[in-house]
Order: sequence, then structure tokens, then C-alpha cells
Amino acid sequence: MATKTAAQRREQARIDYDAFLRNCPTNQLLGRLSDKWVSLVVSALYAGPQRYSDIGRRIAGVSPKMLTQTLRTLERDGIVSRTVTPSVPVRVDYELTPLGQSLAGLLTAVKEWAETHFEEVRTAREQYDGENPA
Amino acid sequence: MATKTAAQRREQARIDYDAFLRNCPTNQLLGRLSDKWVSLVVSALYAGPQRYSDIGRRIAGVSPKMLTQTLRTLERDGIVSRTVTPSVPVRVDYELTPLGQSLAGLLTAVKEWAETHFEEVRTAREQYDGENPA
DNA sequence: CAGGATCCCGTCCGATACTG
DNA sequence: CAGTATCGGACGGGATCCTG
Repeated sequence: MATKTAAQRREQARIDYDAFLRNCPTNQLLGRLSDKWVSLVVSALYAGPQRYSDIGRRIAGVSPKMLTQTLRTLERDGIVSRTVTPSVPVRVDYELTPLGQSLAGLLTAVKEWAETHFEEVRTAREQYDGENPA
Repeated sequence: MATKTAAQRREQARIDYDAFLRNCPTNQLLGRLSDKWVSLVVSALYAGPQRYSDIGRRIAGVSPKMLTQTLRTLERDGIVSRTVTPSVPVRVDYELTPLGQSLAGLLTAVKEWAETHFEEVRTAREQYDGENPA
């Protein structure tokens, strides 16, 4: 049979739609920006250009792996730029691009919100947990 | 032996420090806010109070599970409030709390940044991929 | 309508060890 | 100093089915 059933057509539509969603560009990008390490790295660089290890020292608890990984994707996305100075030992500096600058203010604001409103969130949690016994 | 070796002391310090980091409150909170679904839900509610299924319809590709899970944690954190109207069928409305309102502007700004600057990021990626062969 | 429960697979990421 | 490589456990989150 060359014709498809309604169920088959619906299934195909669902597959197409899912593929579209996975490729949905802006959602993908938002997913990238919605990353704890991205926020922290970009906020750190907001203070000015810095070396790899300086960034690592500024951000508590980041592993070399995540730091490199985050910096690489940010470089690929045109948000940070990477400059290698071939001395001994090697020196690598990172800084925000103009595009990155435009983002940094926003992410830093979110980070600062987390810092300033943490107490309110904490008390909200306690109240919620009190009202909703385990 | 009651005394500890230097290595043991260092190890203990590392464990304590790790525990501190895991509990580091603001970083934890930032991790929560740095969530794709949180951004989308809060941005959606920024337009005003809405029903569960309305939010689901506004956000492309969200599963009931993630929607509920996200709304629950946001409610627990005092960012959204949940109102049940016991009719038939049941009706549940969500809206931002004042605390949530103060956050929503920031997250919406990030979401809009992703939408407006997507093209720049895309071309940056293409250039990067061209310069850095696989 | 607004979810809860369960299964389960992919990926994230921390720990560890090695290199130019 | 600034990474790279690999392993393995944890967990996010989609699919599916069920309920008040």
C-alpha cells in the first residue's frame, strides 16, 4: 500500500516537529547561555581580560576540564577571544568580544540577583518545606 | 598514632572545602537559575498569570514532566505562586511573585539576547569551524 | 485538565593522570 | 602554565502509562 494511515502521518509529523525543535536555533542558543559555568566565566571576564589560571582562581570549584570546555564554546560562539603569547611558559589571555560585552551585563545581573536575593529564596524554601511535609 | 600526616591533613582540608563548595549557596542558586526551562517558564509568566496548559503551549517542546518539575522548584523558591481552582475539570493558575517579577526581567533579557543575536553567533561558529578543521 | 510514576538511555561532569 | 585524554558514576529529561 502506497497510502499511509492517519496514524502514520501523525507519527511522521511528530518526528518532523521534533527534529525542528531539536534544531530550533534560538532555543539551542538559550540552552547554551543557560549554563552555570557560562554565567560565571562571562561574569568573571566582565572585569576585564584575564589569563586562564586567573579565571580558574576567580571561579570557585571549576575543574580545568569545564573551564576549557566552556571557554572553547564561548570562543566558537564569538563571545570571547583567545590570545596566545608564545613565551616560556606559555601565556593565554581571554577577553570578551563586543558581542560578549553585550551579553555579559545581562548574565552578571542574573548572577548578582542570585547573590542578593539568596536569603529570600532560602526562607521561601523553608516555608514551603514546612507546609509540604515530606 | 593520634597525629595525622601532612597528606592526611591536606586531604581533610580538601574534603571540607569540597563540602563547602557543594553547599555554596549562591552558586547553587545560580545553577538553578541557569536552566533553560527556568528561563522559558519565567519568561512565559512574565506576560501575566497563566494556566498550566497555556504555559505548556507557549513553550515549544516542553514535556509535562519538565514543566511540572520546573514549576514546582520555582514555587518552592518563592518565584512563582500556584493557585488551584477546584472546579471540574480542575484549573491551576501560575503567576510570578514579586520576587519572581524582579528576576523575570533579567531572564527575559537573556532570552531576547539569544533571539536577537543568534545570527551573529551562527556566523561566528561558521568562521570558527572553517578556521579549525575537524 | 493537571499532573504523578516509572523506565531508561544519553550526556554531563568530576576525578585522575599525562603533555608541550 | 595551559591545557588534553580517559573513565565512570550521577543525573537530566524524554517516552510511556496511569489518576483524581
